[in-house]
Amino acid sequence: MPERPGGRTARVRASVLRAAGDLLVESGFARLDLGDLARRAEVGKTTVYRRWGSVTAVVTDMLLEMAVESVPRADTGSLLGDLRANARLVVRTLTDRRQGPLFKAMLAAATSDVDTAEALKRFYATRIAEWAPCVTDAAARGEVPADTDAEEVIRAVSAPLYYRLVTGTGELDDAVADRAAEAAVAAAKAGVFRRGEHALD
Amino acid sequence: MPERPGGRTARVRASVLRAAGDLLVESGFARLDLGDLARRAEVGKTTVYRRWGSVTAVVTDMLLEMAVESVPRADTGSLLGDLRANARLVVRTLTDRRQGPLFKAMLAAATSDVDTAEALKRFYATRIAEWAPCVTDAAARGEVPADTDAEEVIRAVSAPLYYRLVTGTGELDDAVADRAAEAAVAAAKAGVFRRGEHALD
DNA sequence: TCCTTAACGGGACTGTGGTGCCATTAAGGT
DNA sequence: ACCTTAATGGCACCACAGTCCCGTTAAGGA
Repeated sequence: MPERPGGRTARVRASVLRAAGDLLVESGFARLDLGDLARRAEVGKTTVYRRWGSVTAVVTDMLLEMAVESVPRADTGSLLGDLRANARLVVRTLTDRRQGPLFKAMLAAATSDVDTAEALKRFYATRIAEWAPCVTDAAARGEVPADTDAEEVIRAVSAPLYYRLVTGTGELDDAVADRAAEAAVAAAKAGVFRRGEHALD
Repeated sequence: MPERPGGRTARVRASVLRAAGDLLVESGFARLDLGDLARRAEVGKTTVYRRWGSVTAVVTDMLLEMAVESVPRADTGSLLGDLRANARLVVRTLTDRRQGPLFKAMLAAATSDVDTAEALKRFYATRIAEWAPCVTDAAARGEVPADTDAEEVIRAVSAPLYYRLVTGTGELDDAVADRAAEAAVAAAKAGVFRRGEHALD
């Protein structure tokens, strides 16, 4: 029983995912209709319902697609420089005319579907792991304690930005990005993100 | 033309909002059907559609209801103590069997409806303002710079917790809460959250 | 090149989420 | 106590998202 993911099938998938992105940006997650999606992608309605079957499944597939393409981490020579680059990248992504609504849709989809939630978790785990070396390098340079939890630091940079995105409180610009990076560095240097038990000063 | 929000109307609203909470906890935001909601609340389907008209509108009304009841801030005598209390409260809320799914539903609803987003923003703005005095008091005690942005510090405490909630990366327990509080304090003491322009060290 | 069959597409169908209509109930003022 | 009318509830109705069926297309192996 031969598999056949090539040619037409791949073309259909690409067309549907691209159209889904367009519709999510235009109308948002809640108003995304699979009938519209099929028409927009110039693909049979039956095909969309058979291969994906639900809006969340389409979003999940988009996430798997996005997880493939990796974003190279920065290497400015200082932890603050690297994290600032990371924070600005995140802000640029979340405020991007196209990617912003896309990320919001994905977060929304993940709250109501376990498969999407799992895909989202993997996506972020991957992204975080890609940037963690910034912190381990900084630890090697002696900028932060050697037993600093690198991934925890990366999460600390993104956290204030996503908090603003989902709660709507506060702006989302480069100034906020810089502050997020500075806060993460200050906390890391103070030893807040050291692994395991440690006394508080 | 007399208004009449009392008696039966209020009873219907209370019944619907309570039922909505139950259904959101049981089935989640995406599967909430207004027909089911009406039956569960023992209220006419027409009434639900006339007064609210959409799932997001019901969620928005729940948010307005929740915004009324205020949560008293802590006053332990130290900034770290206060923020730790705040962080643990947030974690307890987000991991609560009932409130957790409720908050997820509200965040999801806010991404697809501007009215809900506005209500959510007001809700958090209120909560943040209630806890801001912890920081201004600490500034008065000299724990942090006098020109520290109090609300920014409070946001910094919640941010890592909400980041975990929406991305699914990492645990959500008291240890994380404590680290969030410690990180915010460390950054605040380092002057990261001072208002206006300031040089980086 | 040919053959098998996985995958797609069109069109008819249906279950149900959402609306319109109107009689009934009960706030709230006098 | 009575009257006005805002608000509710039941029922019939409708539009359309999602399913089914079946003929058609084109991967991919021999």
